[in-house]
Amino acid sequence: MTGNRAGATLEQVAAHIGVSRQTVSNALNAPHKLHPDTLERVQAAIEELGYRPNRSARGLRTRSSGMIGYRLTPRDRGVLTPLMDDFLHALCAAAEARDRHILLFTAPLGDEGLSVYADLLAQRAVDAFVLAETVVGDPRPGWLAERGVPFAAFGRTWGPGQAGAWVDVDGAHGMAQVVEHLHSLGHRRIGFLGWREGDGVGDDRLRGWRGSAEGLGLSTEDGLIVRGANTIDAGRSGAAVLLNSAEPPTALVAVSDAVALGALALLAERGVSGGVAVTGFDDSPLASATLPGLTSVRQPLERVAEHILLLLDNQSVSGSLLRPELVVRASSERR
Amino acid sequence: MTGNRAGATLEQVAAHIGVSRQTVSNALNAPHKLHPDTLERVQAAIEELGYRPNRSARGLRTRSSGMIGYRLTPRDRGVLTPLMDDFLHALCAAAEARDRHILLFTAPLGDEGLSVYADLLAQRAVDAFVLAETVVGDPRPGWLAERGVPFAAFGRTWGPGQAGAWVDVDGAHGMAQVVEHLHSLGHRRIGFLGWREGDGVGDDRLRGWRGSAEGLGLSTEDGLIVRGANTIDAGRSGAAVLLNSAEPPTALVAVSDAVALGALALLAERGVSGGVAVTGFDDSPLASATLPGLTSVRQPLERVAEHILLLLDNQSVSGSLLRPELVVRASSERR
DNA sequence: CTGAAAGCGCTTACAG
DNA sequence: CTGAAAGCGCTTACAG
Repeated sequence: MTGNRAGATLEQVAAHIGVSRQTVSNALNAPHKLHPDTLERVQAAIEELGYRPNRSARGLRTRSSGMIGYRLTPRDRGVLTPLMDDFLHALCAAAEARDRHILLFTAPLGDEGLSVYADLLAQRAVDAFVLAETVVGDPRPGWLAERGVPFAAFGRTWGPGQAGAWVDVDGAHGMAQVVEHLHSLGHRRIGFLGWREGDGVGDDRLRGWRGSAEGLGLSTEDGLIVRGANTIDAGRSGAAVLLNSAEPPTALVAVSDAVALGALALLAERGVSGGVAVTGFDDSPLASATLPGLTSVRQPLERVAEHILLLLDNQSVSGSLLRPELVVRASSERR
Repeated sequence: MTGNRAGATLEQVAAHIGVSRQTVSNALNAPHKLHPDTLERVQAAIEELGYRPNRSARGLRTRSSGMIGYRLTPRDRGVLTPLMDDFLHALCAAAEARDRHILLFTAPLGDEGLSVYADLLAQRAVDAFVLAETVVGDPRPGWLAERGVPFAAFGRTWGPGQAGAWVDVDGAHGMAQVVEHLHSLGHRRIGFLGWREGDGVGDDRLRGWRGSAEGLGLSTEDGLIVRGANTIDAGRSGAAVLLNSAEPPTALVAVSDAVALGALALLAERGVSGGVAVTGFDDSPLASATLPGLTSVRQPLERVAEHILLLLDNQSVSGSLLRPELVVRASSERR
């Protein structure tokens, strides 16, 4: 951290202690090849001069940039996905732990977007990609796999024959934890506020609710299910439908925090907050900001990011399904 | 976009049409130096071979990486700042328009974080930095300016003698638009739900409310102001304080969307939604997701990002203050 | 264990 | 307007 912007070069470090450039390079890349005394001298010189290998030079020589490409998803107004924010942070930290960095880019969805990936590759600006928010029919996994480009996806593509490595969170298991939690509190009629059919993540969570409810001998009849958009409004109106039914549930399991927030709002308006339990999913900032605090399911984003980096280096594992964690707050407790 | 991962080199393009490497390089970097016919031939070859200059090679030679460093802020749980998400997207797009990319990194706040900046610079991994969410006493602007590192900040540092270029949104002007809007709808007693004193942004917005209210002859007495955290809860309890006062306001101006949401929730609970106007600030996804839609002030993030990129290349401008835009929705309309 | 050499793919003065 | 040359800073076989 000397003031010089230019920065020392490997050559200068070598000259400083009278060894060859090769020796300094070895100290960095193959320390076992050096005599311990020499290694120590070199390391001291590196420290003293604040030397750091030039990324471009190293990249040119090794044919790798040390960069991992990540497409930033444009946010639709009105859609709440604070989760990807946290994931990006976790991914960034995981990359840094391996002396790599995230290169951000934007690209259209679908086939048109592929030229951006091709361009980044042609420039050798990135070594690999991390895919997030893959959709059904996403062309990217196949396209990258064909070209032998290392990549890993956060989220299964839910299509047949998925190409490439993925890491995902076991939404069904998360929902099962929620249902068991509510059951243990005495709830015997549990409604589900879901997304519209066709979303892999949403359908997986619904499966989890249904499977565990059935396993506990609870009803999963159609009248207990309302589906809609991933908005606060949809949660509010969905909750109204369930609570106005002939045999209303005593607990509302929402597919996401946004939907759960709508249900909480409705209960607050009706002044029946105390009677009906509500749960969300994702443990977004919203979950702990609201009153009562929202019981939710936390995605293990740090572990997801770690696994993704692992898969990038080791393409022999095809996928990992990680278990999320139930976070209990006041919204699920009967009062 | 031929299938070859290796990618063509400048040399191969040159050989393909029998010119020297220099000619191809000129076609890219100084096209005016070439005969139009030659230029066309080279461009055709570049297109045909899908040639893109190798970033590492170019970076090594030009001593610039084409990368702009951006520190990802770790999110505290319970704090809603969807805005930075959108800013990052705008920044990424603006960088791409200039054939540059964003390199993400994490770093601790304060002086300890500076070594991360030093490291990135020593590796020549980035050419410049974009600073966001600068805080009072932030060491980064001074540190970077001292070293002659190009940078620009989103947000004034609010301290004396700010180093380096900045772009910011005129929060006071945004608030003035809000107050004038409410005044034109007939409101004569307008409360303010703010953040605690000491936050540059929050204080600026309060100034805007006060200044325009006074200009319109409205009261700005202390009893019309409640300050607290940037949470939904704080908005809820703050709204309760104002509405329970002896002379309650007919409109609540919140310093942020999160705070406004709390106010809306309280009104919904009390069943008086129709009587009291509420406004937010930032026009976050929350603003349009809620019912009634939240009148808010939209930060011109695309223009902020454009200006920041401009300042990076032209350090002769010290700052730009951009005007935000009022977005009127149902929450501010008397019914 | 250490040192001299080649070369990654580009850009940019410099001659012609 | 075009071409041969040097060199950016590194890594990695290859001799010694």
